[in-house]
Amino acid sequence: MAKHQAPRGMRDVLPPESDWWQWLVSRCREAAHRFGYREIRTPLVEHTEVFLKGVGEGTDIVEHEMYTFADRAGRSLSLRPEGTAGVVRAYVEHGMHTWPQPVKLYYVAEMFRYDRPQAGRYRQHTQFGAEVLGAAGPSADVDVLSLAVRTLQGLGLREVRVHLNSVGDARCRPGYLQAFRDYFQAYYDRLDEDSRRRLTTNPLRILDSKVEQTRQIARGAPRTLDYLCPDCRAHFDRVVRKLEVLGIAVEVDPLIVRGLDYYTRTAAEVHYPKLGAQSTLFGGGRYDGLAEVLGGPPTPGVGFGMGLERVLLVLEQEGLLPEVDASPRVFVCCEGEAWEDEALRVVDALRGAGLRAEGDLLDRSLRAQLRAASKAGARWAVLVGVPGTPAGEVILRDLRSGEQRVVRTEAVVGLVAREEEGGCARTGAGS
RNA sequence: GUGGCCGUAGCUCAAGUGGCAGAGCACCAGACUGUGGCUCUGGGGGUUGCGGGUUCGAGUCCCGUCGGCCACCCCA
Repeated sequence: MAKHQAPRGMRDVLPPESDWWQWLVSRCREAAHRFGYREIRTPLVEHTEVFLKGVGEGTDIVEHEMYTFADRAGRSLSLRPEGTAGVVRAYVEHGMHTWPQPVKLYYVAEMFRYDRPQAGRYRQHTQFGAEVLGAAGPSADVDVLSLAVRTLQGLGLREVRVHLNSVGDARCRPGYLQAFRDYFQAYYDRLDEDSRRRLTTNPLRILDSKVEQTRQIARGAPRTLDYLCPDCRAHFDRVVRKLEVLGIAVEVDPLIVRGLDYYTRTAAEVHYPKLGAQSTLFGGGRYDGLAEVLGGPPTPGVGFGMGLERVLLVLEQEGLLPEVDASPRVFVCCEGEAWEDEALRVVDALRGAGLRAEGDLLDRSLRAQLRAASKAGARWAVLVGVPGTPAGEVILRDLRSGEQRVVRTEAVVGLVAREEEGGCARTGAGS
């Protein structure tokens, strides 16, 4: 076994998986641009304070899951466990409230959480996320959520169902929480240990419990939707209706809550059940109080974060990963040292003409070079310096048919280029 | 952080109740076609994740540790 391994919960991405990543990320970017979102790139680390305030001190993420360390000057920094806090910090820091509103931003970024790893849950993972800042109305919720949904659909995922709930706002949430606590307090002896703990730390998450007895109790629990103030109620109804206008399947789900403190009103998730316990593809919602918490002007915001490792797992399960052809089109073989420079010039000229071309780097025999060319999937081989070939000429061999002809060295690039163009036109390459 | 299952070559996996670490694929070289694919021959590769213990003898049994997986927890 290797002496050194990647840190726990972190992984190497090798070809061809790296090809799939490039493809996936570009699809996300294209979708975001289509929706009018522009990229924001924030630091991988923030002052720990940003997450303490922005994510919430009582949350599991900041209590147990952050990679926190002191830099050489003694400042406490943390690897970002999620994307929104940093984006909102940047919004405030750069006075983006003076930009034309709303500000629509997206990111594709690595997140770090010190969790116990399993399939679909990594200590380093990648999120595609988007935020709308400065728009309080339901249209903004629908804009970001539809970006997430249409991105997934664009990847070929059919049944995307948005689970939707509202957790209220500063006006109605306290009253709800009171009723919620009162309800579970009455069943205290029958609650499991985790749920008792949550009653004080993160009450709403009791709704997510997997313990059967607790689930039964939870079925009778007060629901946020019944406690919404009129404004929150109207907001929620309009989000649902607009998603339906778009033909996006919505399931009102009172059990969707967010573990993060800054969420208000809309809470949304999309799951892919086949992934098992780590089935959330994206989660998102509204966070109207966050900018103020981070010292900025009151600014409404709504966004989502999508786990790309999980999306890739789903695409793999569904057979939706693209075929990526990384093979060279032309392989230049060289017989003998005397011709190495000539072969090098031919490879370079082919590349200059925009063709994917390779040459031998291992001083192999002609046979071995041809073998390598064939194995690499090259369509053409150019043979330089084969005995019997007239000076100034090379052999152009079609590796598919086995046909070959002797051509002038200066002409070979043009010949291959023409063949490739014709081939592309015939097969209608690209999709 | 809790509980459970697992760890043998680069990959997929063999090696009855403890008894000489193997195969296929992959990789490299050679043979046969002037020069690839097909076929054949050979080769390189392992401290059985790591450390300790039991035993005449451990891939196999025990303990610890690291890593992966499943569930909890949490969440993307």
